[in-house]
Amino acid sequence: MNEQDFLAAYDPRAYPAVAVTVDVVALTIRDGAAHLLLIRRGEQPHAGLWALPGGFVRPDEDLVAAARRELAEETGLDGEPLRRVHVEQLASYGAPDRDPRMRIVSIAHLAFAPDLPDATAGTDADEAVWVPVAELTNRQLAFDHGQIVADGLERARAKLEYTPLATRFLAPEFTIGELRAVYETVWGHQLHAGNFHRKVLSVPGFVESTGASTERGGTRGGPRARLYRAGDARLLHPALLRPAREETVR
Amino acid sequence: MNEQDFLAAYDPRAYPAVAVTVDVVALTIRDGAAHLLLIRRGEQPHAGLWALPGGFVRPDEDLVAAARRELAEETGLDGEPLRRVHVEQLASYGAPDRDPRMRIVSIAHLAFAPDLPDATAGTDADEAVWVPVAELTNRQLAFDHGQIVADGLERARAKLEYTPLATRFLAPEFTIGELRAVYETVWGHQLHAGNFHRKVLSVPGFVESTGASTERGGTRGGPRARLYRAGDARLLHPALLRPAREETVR
DNA sequence: TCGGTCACTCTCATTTAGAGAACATCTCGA
DNA sequence: TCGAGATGTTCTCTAAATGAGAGTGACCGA
Repeated sequence: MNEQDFLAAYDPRAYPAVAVTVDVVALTIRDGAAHLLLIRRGEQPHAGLWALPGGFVRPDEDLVAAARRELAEETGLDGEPLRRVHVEQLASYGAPDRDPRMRIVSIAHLAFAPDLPDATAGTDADEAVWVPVAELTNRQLAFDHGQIVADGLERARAKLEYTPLATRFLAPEFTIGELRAVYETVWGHQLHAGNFHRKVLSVPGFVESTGASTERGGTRGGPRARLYRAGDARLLHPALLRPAREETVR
Repeated sequence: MNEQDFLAAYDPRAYPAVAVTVDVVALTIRDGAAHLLLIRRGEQPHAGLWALPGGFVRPDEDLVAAARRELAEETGLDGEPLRRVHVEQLASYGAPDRDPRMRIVSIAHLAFAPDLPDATAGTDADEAVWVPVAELTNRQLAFDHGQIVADGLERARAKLEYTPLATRFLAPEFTIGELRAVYETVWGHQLHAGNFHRKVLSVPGFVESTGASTERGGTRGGPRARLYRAGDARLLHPALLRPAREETVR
């Protein structure tokens, strides 16, 4: 322990300043494809690259509150629609050189939002755009945001297995088919409609019936579907497991 | 946005300083009971209370590296034994009032260690003690460390379901019975020995046989058991699921 | 030497998941 | 208006995984 470390043990101000930010991996599903909220950076470093929405945590603000505030500022969301967005902490990123300006530790958050109307111009939501996740492959993101997004997507896939959070991508009332589409989009492969139906209805507290049905059948035909809303379960038991993915296991 | 916020958007130093620390929830299993590494605080605030080992992140140090360093300092571990300890990020805690002195954001980490000899006196590992987790109920920990420990224990229980990390609580070679004891301790209930045995051997990459057996039977009788070491799987598939816990689901 | 413990294997019943199909209802275009 | 095709929902059959119980034999300590 050198002298600086020794002093710092008593007074962290003996170290160079550290800044704490939040970044948000906000996901939604639009036109059957996963979309991610991104901002085009206007300034150095990484000017012109896409980056996650985020910013400094304010002195009187909890971490999740900061993430919600950033999300609200960038999307123009507020009130009930904002309340319907699920936000949770994802992980923290603090490699010493992740930002060339200074030591910045970012507390990344993960958000699941229903398909929202685009932020109206004139609000703070200047540059935020919902970008299809599929377009991100090989596209460079600012800082370590590529890694953060990858971690967020993997977390999202896992969360759908054992939580009912898939419903957060949908309107308050939804059909089993719409719910299945969420799973297929996030997991990236087709599911057996009949088995999915059976499973969803068999997991206690996942969905509850509204008694109503859709006004019309699907755009390409088919009968009207029954409408459900999210149930009171916070965890799915037994979980909906993804098929084995041998490659990721080892 | 007030003027301070406005300035801070460009220069975080316009805000009061924020400090970043790491705290470590280090778990081990000793005498068939889960133990947690704690330190008795010598100074205010919370002098005399038990607290998690932790400290400030140094300028050139990654977050996990800081956690490993703190763990090493407090346990006196080093080299190969330290390398066998599993350390992963748990979550970040940043409520504005969690430390009365200043705004401190703590990146909590979770560590799984094999049963280690107690830190020898004379090292830096002054005050760190392995405390049985069972003794913690109702005992007050410093700051929000009670919540951090609770989150860490829940994460540990979940991790044993879908990762082979239970092996990190054991020596490099272990018997199925010892592995089962880890699960029983962390999950807090008995498992069916025969079914557990079948399951562990059927999950690809969980354990691999050494070909050897223990020198002697168990202390209370029974045959010599075959020895295994950890396999190459990073995820267990299919997972070892805990029995349903109805109460935690809703 | 004996009772008891434990590793390991096996059987059987139950539950859960995978696959395919039946059937009714609906949309859309011919 | 009619028919093709799509979809929601339910069912059947099979395979796989799990829970529970028991048997066998090695081993310890008394």
